[in-house]
Amino acid sequence: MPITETERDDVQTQIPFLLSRMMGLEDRAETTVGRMVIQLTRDLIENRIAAGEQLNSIDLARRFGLSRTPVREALVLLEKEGLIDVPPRRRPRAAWISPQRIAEVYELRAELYGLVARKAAQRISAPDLARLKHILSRMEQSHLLDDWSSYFWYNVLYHEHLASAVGNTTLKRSIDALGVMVLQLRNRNMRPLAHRKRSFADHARLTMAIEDGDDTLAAALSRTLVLAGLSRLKDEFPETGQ
Amino acid sequence: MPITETERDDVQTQIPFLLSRMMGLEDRAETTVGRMVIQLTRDLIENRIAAGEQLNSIDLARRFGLSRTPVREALVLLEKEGLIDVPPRRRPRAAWISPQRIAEVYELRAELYGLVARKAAQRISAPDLARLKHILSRMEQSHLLDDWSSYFWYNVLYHEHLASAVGNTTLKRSIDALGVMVLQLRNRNMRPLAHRKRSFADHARLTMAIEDGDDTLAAALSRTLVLAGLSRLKDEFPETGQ
DNA sequence: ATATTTCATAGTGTATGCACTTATGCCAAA
DNA sequence: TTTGGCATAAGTGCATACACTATGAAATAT
Repeated sequence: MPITETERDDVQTQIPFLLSRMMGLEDRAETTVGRMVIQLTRDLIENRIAAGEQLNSIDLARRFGLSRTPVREALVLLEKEGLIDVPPRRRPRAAWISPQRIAEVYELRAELYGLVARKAAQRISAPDLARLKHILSRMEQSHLLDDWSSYFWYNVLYHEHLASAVGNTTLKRSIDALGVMVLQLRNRNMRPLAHRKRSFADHARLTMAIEDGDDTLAAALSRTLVLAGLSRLKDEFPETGQ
Repeated sequence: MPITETERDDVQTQIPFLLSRMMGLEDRAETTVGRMVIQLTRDLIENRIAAGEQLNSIDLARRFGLSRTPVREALVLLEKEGLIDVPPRRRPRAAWISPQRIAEVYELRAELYGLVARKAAQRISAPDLARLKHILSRMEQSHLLDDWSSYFWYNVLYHEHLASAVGNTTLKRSIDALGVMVLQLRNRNMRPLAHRKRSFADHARLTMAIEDGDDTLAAALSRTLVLAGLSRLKDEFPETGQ
């Protein structure tokens, strides 16, 4: 059954909240600085600001209609998230992540996703599982419509929700921090149809494993899911370290 | 053999560098803001600023002989490290960590320390191992002298070095971020002689396991080490987690 | 041509000021 | 003696200003 326009746009409206949660900006979400951080994060993830590109506080202040003071605050926050580099006395640059570092992030994500999936399979609540299945169905719809952007964001939402569902704030924040650092790559990675196909199959099976309480399988699928992403990156950019 | 005054003070001089590395401030280490962050971090860890205490930017600016602008930047950095809370429009407060959260942090640290120890046992270099043993010997000296403060800092240094030695920056940054959040508790925890005694025995055995390349034992000891810390906290503050 | 120095321009780091919000202490009322 | 309300003090968030540093292009030397 085809989805309506409002449903298609649903995930778009959720993005700022999703990113706020992932970046620990819940409190600041309504502040000027918080909104600026979210907007710049989206620009970086969706590659409107390319890796390595210069970013100075004066232009940003003009762009957001603010002074440099709050802009600098936003830049500090973005640097702490690993999205930009701010060398002292030099102009900020959109971060460039080395292949080596990409591999490290993905491998640690695989480990932590494994932990989350294990715990989720052991003790997810019925409403959380229902919500997870709902997000999965949206992933399927986006996949069938070849809407890779929606698919990507629903995918991010799926994992963010799964991590919330296990009720361990610390584990969630650690995973989210790693996830945000490579969101731009995860985005690129969802474009080819074949990747989405496999991704969806894995998520569908993972959801079942969680529902069945099969923690070992859930953990293994989660790890595989992440490592598959890494190996696709390696195919696309062979220089991505071992 | 007794250690000299300079040797005793050695770890004290290293603290700012150690904290810089753990907080990802290497670049900013020489900046005004960086120094302020390190100083405030020490005040928080060593409990000169108590959990929940108010911290306003005007007093801090006076104290450091600066204006509020760089002070606010330092406060943003400290908030991102989880050391203070800065609610919008409200005064910053030294963070209070719930027992639940303490348990989460320790459990995740146990997991990640396990990973580090496993990798270290598999591929630590000879110079790194030598340095580790050196730090261990300093821990022993401090222990024998009943110098709990030095013992504590050498202990932190031991783990920081071990994490460096495996050559995974991402894993190290994740562990360090968690470690800094609970440094104040780790500090308290090293005061009772009995705790130091057990801690030293565990570290001595861990070092041997790493030297022997026994990755399974090294991982198990590392996890136990952290979880023992948690269980001591639970004894002292019975309200700490389930 | 290529490398080196010079210098104007652009950008950073910090201080200061001000409008607005939150905290505090006092007084009145129960 | 406590409670509620209000005036005042204290603090935050942002804008602006300015000294200092990096950057890049022209001018000079190789």
